[in-house]
Amino acid sequence: MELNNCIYCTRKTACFNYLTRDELELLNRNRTTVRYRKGETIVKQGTRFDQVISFNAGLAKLNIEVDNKRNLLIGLIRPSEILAGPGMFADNIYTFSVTALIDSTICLIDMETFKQIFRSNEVFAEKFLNTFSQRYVDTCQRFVSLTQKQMHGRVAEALIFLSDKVYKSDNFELYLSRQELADFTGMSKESICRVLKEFNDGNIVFSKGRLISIQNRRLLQRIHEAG
Amino acid sequence: MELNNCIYCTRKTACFNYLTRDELELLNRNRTTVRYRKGETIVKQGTRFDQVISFNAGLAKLNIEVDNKRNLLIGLIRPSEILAGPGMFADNIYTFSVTALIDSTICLIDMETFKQIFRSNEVFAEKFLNTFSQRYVDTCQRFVSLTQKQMHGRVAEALIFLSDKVYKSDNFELYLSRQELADFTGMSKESICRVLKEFNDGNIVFSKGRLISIQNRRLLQRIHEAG
DNA sequence: TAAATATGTTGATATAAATCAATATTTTAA
DNA sequence: TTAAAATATTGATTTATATCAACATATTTA
Repeated sequence: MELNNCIYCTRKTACFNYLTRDELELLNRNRTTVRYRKGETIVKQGTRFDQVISFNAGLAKLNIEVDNKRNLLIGLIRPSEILAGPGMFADNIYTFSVTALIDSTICLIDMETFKQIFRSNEVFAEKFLNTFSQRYVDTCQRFVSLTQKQMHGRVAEALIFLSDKVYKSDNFELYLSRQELADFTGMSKESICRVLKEFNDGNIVFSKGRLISIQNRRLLQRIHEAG
Repeated sequence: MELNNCIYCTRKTACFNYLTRDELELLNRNRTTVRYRKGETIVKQGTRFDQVISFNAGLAKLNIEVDNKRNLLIGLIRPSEILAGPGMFADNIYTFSVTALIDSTICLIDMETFKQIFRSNEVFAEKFLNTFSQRYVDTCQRFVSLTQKQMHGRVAEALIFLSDKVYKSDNFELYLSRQELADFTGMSKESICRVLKEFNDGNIVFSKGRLISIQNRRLLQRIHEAG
């Protein structure tokens, strides 16, 4: 029910709360809901985007495919977030692919409708730009981290990020494989294993398979800051 | 003369060409021109920005200071470019410092005036967002490069970027020190020297001090693509 | 102009992290 | 339920790149 109409939907991205009823109706008429299975590709890097994605349920990764071997996981997208690709206002080409990490549901909003509302509703535009801008800031932060810190600091940062921003708990089931965690931290999967083992041995973070439990957050934070 | 009034200024950023005469006059009343000497700090990382910077003459670097040792040069800013910081629409805090590499002149535009024009002139807003968005795309490109490629590929990419986008020539005098080139490519200054020497020995790029001359662009391009 | 300071170069050495290889575990398919 | 495939772990080895050190060349400053 709640997913069937934008007006009543409780999962819509925050900026949509600033729309008028008419605008919400316009939005509702020009969107479709799509479900994806775990592992499915939602967006393929290099394609044009003529639709804006509003994420309803599940979890997906944003990753840049470099070549057959290399991959950079630049971020994750969670429910109630809107997908604001870097090239949104430039070339309109996706710089990354989006892949469902678990079964996910999204709404596809027609680009023309989105831009129409963006132009007419100043507050909405501002709130949307806010999200867009914040994602840019986050990207820069990760850029610094991956280029300036070494493995332990990067893994610590990734775990804190996942705990705070994605799973909102100190104990969580990771939906990323070791390879994906490697792509996220810019290292090899073997190195990820080794660092996790060290964190385990030092009673900093317990991990068993994909179950993660942060034991000593203060120390983890220190490792993150020291780099 | 041309610098004294936005209406007649030929150095203003492209998006300002879409303003009405009234808007240009408003802009002109709410801006100041400032000159910086080589090495001077134009913006300090961590400060709020209540003014938008339009770059008139010279060259400056955008760099993130990580700690006393480490620095990441995330980009350069050239005449007729506007400084669109990542946090522009978010926290309004500069994520990087801006430092003049040579004597430079900028215009500081009052933020309220800028936002007023941004809200009222749709075409201007679109053109500005275009620039902002493009910078985000470029940042992502550099992110991939610095995390996924190794030294030779990164140096090749940097030289091609500088040649194509900054100096617009195959022969140019670099305004960056070896240390700055290192900050730009995410490596040590010694490694920069070594790679440049190899490019020299291989007749790919001649370099003598800060004079750079690209000899074999095709090969340089291949090194850049191979990573 | 000389002295002082900063910047650049090159070789030797150290180190972080990748790759390779072998084995273990978990998940999926038959 | 077992076989097959994918994923994870751990140790040994290699490699890319940083650091250290010594010296060379510029650029400021006195």
